[in-house]
Amino acid sequence: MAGQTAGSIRARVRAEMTDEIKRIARRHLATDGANLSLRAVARDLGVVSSALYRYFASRDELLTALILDAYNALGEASETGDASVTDRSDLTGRWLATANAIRSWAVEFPHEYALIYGSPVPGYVAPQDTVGPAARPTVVFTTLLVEGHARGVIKAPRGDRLPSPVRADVAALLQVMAPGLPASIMARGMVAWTELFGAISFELFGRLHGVIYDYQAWYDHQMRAMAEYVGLPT
Amino acid sequence: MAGQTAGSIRARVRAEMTDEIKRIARRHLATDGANLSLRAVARDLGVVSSALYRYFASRDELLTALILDAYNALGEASETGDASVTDRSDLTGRWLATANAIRSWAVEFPHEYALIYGSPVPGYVAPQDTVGPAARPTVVFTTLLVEGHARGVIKAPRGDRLPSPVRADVAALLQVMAPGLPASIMARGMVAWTELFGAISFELFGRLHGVIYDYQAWYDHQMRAMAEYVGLPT
DNA sequence: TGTACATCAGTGAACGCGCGTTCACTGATGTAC
DNA sequence: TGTACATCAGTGAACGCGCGTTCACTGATGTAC
Repeated sequence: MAGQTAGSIRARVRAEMTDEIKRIARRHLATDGANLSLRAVARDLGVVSSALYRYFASRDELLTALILDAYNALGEASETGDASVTDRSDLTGRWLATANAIRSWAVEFPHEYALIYGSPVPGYVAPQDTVGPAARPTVVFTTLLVEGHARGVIKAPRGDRLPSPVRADVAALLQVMAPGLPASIMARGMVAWTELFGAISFELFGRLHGVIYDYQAWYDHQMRAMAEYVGLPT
Repeated sequence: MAGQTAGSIRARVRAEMTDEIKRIARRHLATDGANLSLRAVARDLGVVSSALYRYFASRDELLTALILDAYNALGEASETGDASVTDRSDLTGRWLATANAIRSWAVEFPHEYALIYGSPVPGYVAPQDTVGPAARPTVVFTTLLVEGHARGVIKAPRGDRLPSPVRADVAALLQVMAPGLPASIMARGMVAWTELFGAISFELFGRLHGVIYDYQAWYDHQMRAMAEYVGLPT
């Protein structure tokens, strides 16, 4: 029992140290981007550079941890945003809350956003286990569409004819994520989703500099437009 | 006269050398991203690294040249795309041609696209003279909207109420780029524009990996959807 | 037209720096009897 | 409860490498008289 306690102390200290390394590394993303330096992190941590190898086997592994954390943080932000709307039948409200939560996270952590939604890091290949966390926001969104359709709030848009290769890709996706959802709704949803991340990237990557001054208002307007586009009530 | 000729020979050789340096540097974007190495470029060029300083005062200056070239190449692609439609009154066709030209360029030169539309390079500040070239594609697009409106092909969407901060930002932009164009049309245009670059970034930065297989078809579908969204005839 | 001088591209050595990773080590902390 | 041993975090030196930039230089090419 004393052993157990002692053992878990060691484990806790280790976890804290790991967190501290990641915290400092995250700070370095701002100045170095994805080519952050282990030695610089060690320096800030007040430790010799080789000490980091007790926690991460390589620079790439640390980078992967940061990427994973970023995906999960954004996933959690999306889920919390959606969950914050108490009237679960208010799907437009849930969409806006989710969209807003995503932007808020991105604005607060722009370099982590860039890490996962910006240009790929040259030479870096994401391991398989980023796939799940990366999908969390899209799961929230797809659930929204499914619920909206089930409740009859979203009607399948009329007159949307999907070209057959598009229909095939969308259908394959639906089979995995949302069987039963009409492809035309999903396709519109994907357009809205693309616009959402386009909007955030435009803002954070400086494409709107000197053009838009009230970013929040412009984003909100876009998200309302997208709500209407996917067939949510306004 | 012989002097003139000789002088222009020297100038021509110099220009060719400059182009060659940029060509090789562009190749290095693929492997090193924005933190390309002067020494590596010099090595590939078969020249000692300090020789490059006869052509570019610093690494940043070379990077700026690449960025400028990328902006201009994309600008030219947009303009050529638009100009390729002989029936100038076919605004939907011109929109689709322009959109396609932009994507084609991006797909052909993904690293240059990433350089100008991806995450900002940490520590790098774009000089003022990138502003003009950077705007070339948006000029093509805005002209499209203006012409469409003037010809009565695009009707101001009804029921679009812009929140006042959005209206203010859009109005200020219109004053510079397209006086007389209704703000509601411009706002929808900006949404479409955002979606366009969102779509390309999604594709090139790997967000659609394992989801979309026929990228061209999906993009084309999105651009048709956006044409409809801004009020172009389908 | 021929010669003296100026311009310019490219060289090679050097400066001072930073990097990721390995490895044998020390000393503290935890575990088993 | 006390002791012998195992685990583990962190050290410090080293490896072999790459980087941007400066500077005095050589030699070829162009210019002016």
